[in-house]
Amino acid sequence: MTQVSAEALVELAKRRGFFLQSAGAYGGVSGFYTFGPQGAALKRNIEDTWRDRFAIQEGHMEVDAPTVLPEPVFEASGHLDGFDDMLVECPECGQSHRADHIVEDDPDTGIDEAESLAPERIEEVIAEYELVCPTCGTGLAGQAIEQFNLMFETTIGPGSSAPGYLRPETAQGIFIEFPQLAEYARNQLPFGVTQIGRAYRNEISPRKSLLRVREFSQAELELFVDPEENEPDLSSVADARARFYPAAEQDREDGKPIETTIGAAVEEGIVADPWIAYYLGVAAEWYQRIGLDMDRFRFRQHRPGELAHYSEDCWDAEGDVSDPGAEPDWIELGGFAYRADYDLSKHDAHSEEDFTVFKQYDEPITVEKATVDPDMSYLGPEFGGRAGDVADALADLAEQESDAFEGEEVSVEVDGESYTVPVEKTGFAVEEVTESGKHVTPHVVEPSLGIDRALYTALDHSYREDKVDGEERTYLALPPEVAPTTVGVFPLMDKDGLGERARELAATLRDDGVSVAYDDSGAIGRRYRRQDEIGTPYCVTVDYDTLEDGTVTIRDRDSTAQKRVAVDELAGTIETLLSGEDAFEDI
RNA sequence: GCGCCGGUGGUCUAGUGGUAGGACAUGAGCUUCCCAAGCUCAUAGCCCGGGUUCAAUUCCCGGCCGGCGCACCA
Repeated sequence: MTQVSAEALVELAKRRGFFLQSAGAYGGVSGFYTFGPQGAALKRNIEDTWRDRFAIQEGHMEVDAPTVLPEPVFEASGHLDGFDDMLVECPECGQSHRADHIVEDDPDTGIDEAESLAPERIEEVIAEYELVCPTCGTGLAGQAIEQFNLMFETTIGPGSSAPGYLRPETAQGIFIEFPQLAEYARNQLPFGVTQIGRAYRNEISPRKSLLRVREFSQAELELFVDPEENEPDLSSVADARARFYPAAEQDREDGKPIETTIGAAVEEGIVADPWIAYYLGVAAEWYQRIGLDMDRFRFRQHRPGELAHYSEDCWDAEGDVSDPGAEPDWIELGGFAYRADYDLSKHDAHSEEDFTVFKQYDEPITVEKATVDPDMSYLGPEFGGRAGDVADALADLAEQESDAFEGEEVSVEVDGESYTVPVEKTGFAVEEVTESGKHVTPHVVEPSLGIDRALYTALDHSYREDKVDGEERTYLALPPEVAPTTVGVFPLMDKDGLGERARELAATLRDDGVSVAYDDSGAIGRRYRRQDEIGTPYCVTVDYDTLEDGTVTIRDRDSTAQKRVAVDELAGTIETLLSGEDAFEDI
């Protein structure tokens, strides 16, 4: 198995049109990449296979939300606070540190949630407790806190009254439309919503070409489940094999990944949540399908410290993209999180919509329910403008603590003020009501995959070097399904009518929906090599025999072997090769 | 954002205080009956700005971009 250095891969990517740094004519811009012709085609094919597997095969809905959303969305999602890094620079050694972490790490401050504090407050705390630089011990009092928000900010419409942000993940676009999406799903759980789209993070320091960028594509599935009832059918992925690297193994000195099947991983408790396990299985098969080497792939469980506070269990898909001879370099390709009701509850609380679904009971049930029907002709004159709020408070109190209505009077608090109302004026009553169901906030299972990183890793893992007749050759062993071009069509020479015949053939194949590269330049070997280097799996050559008997040669990229096939059968042959029905040796 | 190193055609690279040479690739032509062959010709480059200088791609400063390390990666 050939390994390729990042340098060589990036060089090939630029030279052959997979990806290049954007805006080179203007000095380049860090963290932005343009996909060239091959890269755009490869990316589209990868996205198509993702769509096929995660949306179509699962029967889920695909949506397409805006990349710009208004500020309140990110207040609710927590990105506005969570993305605001407060950095403080040491005047002595020049090291930057997270100011909120320094505050949290000092037990004397008694603060363990500094992230939500204002920067001015952090500066005060640093001065007050004489906090020092963790690196060199110099006092940090008086140093300015620099704020850095990882979200790109913009304004919506003229003026600055409506701030908006480029989404840092595609998921929020799905969550905020949940009420309507649930309607489209006829309020039946479970249902899944997918989205493939761009997301933006204003990274401090983009690195490693495509692997850490400021604009990238994500493919996300949000599966909304009823936590009490829904369970996945694991049978379809039970045999999928992968390497699992549980948190416990990572903490051990000699810990290592465990290679097993999804079915066994669930049985042995390696993966606790069956939904997560299901999508690990689906994803493992998908990564293999787009060309990843499963020997350089693993699922790694988040260690307790890495877990987001809402997540009970989270696994990452990781790929090794190390240089030849180097230690493995694992990069995160995707995350699989059980997000519980975190997102929907947040939006339910912050917005005016209902982010629940109504779940009907098998049988209606009868419950005792305390209600109020306040006498507003009393409350109005008595409390003036607060009467409405008092009535609401009474209703809440009745629901939560009906005992409070047992005396002559009942008191409620509104904005810190206490209001006392005679019980007889509250219309308090306990009645039997029939409930046919209840509102539940669905839980979210979220497989979230980075398309750019998947593409990069697929290129990295499919890079090959070998020798053909003593000549060195570079090729990409991309799966035919995702290769940017499926077939190269060449005339052996562009004369004696071979060119016309080949062009006809190219047009026919294109008409059949095959992605074709036509090439009649220079020597035939050069044309083969060109296609090899962009991963074109098959090349078809029109030669003198074609004019005689209507057959062409078809050449296999990986083996460079050739076979003769009748022109009439070519489209069908290619189709069976693409579907995997036949191997090249079998045609 | 900090530190170190770097930036010459599409790619790889030589070189220089007097504006650049090669290889590969690309295009045209010749040749060629299946794997980067050969010949001829052609296209194409000193990251940007400022300074020093008669003159800067070269020296100095700043910026941009890249690599590595640190920090960051919700």
